Amino acid sequence: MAAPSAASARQEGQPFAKAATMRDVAERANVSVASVSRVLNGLGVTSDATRQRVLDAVEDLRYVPHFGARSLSTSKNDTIGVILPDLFGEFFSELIRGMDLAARAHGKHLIVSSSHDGAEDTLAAVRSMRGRVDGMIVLSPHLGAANLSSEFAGRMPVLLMNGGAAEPGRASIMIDNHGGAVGAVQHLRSTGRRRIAHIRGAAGNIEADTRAAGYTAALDGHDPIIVEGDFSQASGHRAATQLLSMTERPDAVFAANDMMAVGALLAFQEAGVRCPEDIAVVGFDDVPIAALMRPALTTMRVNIAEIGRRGVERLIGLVQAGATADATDTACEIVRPILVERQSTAAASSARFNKG
Amino acid sequence: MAAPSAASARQEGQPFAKAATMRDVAERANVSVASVSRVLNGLGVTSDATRQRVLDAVEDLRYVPHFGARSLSTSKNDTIGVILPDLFGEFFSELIRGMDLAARAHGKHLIVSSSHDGAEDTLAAVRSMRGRVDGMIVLSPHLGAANLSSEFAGRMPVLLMNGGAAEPGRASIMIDNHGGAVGAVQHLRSTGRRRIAHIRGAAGNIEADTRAAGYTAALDGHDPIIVEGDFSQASGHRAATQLLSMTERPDAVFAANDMMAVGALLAFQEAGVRCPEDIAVVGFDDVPIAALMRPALTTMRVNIAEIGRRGVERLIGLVQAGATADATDTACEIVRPILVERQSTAAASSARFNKG
DNA sequence: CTGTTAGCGCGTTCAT
DNA sequence: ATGAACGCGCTAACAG
Repeated sequence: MAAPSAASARQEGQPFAKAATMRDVAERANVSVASVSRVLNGLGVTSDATRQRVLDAVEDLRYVPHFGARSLSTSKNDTIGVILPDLFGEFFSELIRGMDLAARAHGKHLIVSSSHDGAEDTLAAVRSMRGRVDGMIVLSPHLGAANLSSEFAGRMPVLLMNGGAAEPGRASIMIDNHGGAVGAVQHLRSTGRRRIAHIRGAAGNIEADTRAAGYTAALDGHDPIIVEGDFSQASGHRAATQLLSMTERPDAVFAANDMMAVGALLAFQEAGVRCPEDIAVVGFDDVPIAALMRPALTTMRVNIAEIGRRGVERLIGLVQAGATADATDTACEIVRPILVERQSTAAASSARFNKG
Repeated sequence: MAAPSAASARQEGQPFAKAATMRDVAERANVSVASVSRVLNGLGVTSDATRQRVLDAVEDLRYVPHFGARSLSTSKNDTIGVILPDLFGEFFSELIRGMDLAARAHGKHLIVSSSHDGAEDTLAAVRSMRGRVDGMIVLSPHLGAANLSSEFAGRMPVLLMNGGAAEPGRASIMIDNHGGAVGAVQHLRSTGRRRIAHIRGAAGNIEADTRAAGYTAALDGHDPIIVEGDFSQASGHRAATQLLSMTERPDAVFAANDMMAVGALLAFQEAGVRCPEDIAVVGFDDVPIAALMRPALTTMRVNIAEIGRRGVERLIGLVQAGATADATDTACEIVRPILVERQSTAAASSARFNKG
């Protein structure tokens, strides 16, 4: 009181006035900060008179609690961090959408960090989240689970979705990449395709490796035909062009994800190669675009948004368990992709029929 | 001091050990927290011996600075907040991708809050960011600029991208929705279409309203034919079905965004109505999917990722200016969509030619 | 019912 | 070159 009220003495040279603090509110309402805190958080008891004075002061000063300070004091952030390798394509969009929905449903915030090139870059991102999040979901095809565990060493709840081998005892959601790839190839073979090529994902990416391995395994002795890609549409286009230049052209392609399959589809179209008549294509993920392509893309569906939702909910469970020193969720959930048959792999006869 | 070292007395029942703090590091290295701070931030001077001891301790304890605490003490967060209405479709994915790239390039973090139904919901999101971000980018087609200014009242740098009328003196990036709509309709008319319908965006959405107004204005006396949509693909499908059931069918449709145009395209396909021969379609945004559709979608292109990038960079400029009480960037940048002609609006003759 | 006070983890003068 | 002490804004005992 003796000192000029901080809140009123401002608005001068500074372009941005410092926001009112709890103390400003307390002074204006002639109460202590504790009372302000009680009123704002609805804890404890307060007389109606005090409550009203506080509320008025809050209104006048346009007071908004300082989230960071509150976190520091309660050591809770109500925020979960997500580490992604990239943000390209529809896969991650869908994933984040699912996560965001789940997070909001539980009143949590989401902070995502993406575009991580390699393992060290990812690790840096993980570290930068300390003190801002209560737990994190890590998707890192670069990072082995071993690196991650040593990094966290039980510091904070973590849910792994990095496609690598599940580490027992660490909560995770994994896509059955091997099984999915096998399913794709088997579908192709069952519809009469014989020379089945594979456009693989980026080298060094665990998911890419696993899908490639699945492809090879399902070939059942036939020679593998593998061309490199990096999960981008453009790389799928390039790879498909390579395929076309081969002396013995494949009659089917399994692309390690939908975006590459889309690129391949376009390349075939440009080259005048008909799909599915001349060459069949199957993708992986079932991103929204897959159903919109012409021919519509057969793919191994992973319910992306749903996985995001599950991930967030399990992580929230872990956070709460951690707070109460409860039993911990260490399950490794495995999601099996399911085949969605569309036109891009239709047998020659039915393809002709559907073409109209 | 008298109390047992916090760092060593842990690792017991708790599932998650409390992370090491700066004090733990200081004790282990037999120095003061001040020295630890100096070493870690590279400020001031430190003897090599001390520096090494600190570094070792950091390594041993796996110490990671607490971001929140640092923010509180420096009142900087190195984070910018983004308020979005929704996360559906490719528009926001692209936008976030552009923002994320720019943010990372400047060493800033991004925290996005989405799925806001109405004005009050958005306001709540805005408030919840205090103390976590140094500035924010607000996309809110619900919120009038007036509400926002009074909410912020010069508290923190804000960049508006909410499609409403630009408020002089407040930094903003606006899409020329009216001009874009006019361009779309004029293109349709110049290719010989006469009964041009409009699938509009959600009622109450400023961008939707402005585009609808532009559509009507460009009609130049002809009767407007407007059906409701909500920017979703499904709503575009429904709207298109409505259009088909009219006694006097339109021969062209301007959809307020690409996703609705895609829905319309599918509806036409299902109904056996040919595009562009029977009916032309033009969208808005030029999301990646637009070029992949068959027929490929003509649209008013907005360089989405680029806008995101610009927004982040201007906001960062504002944040730095605010810190130094410098002049403020108050420009209202207007982005004019440009027509991208594709097959969905090809004239009947060339359409036949391209069909092959 | 209300006010005082001690941290939360860190940056930062100011002495030493 | 280094350490002690204070403050950032808020919550949570503990007194009164």
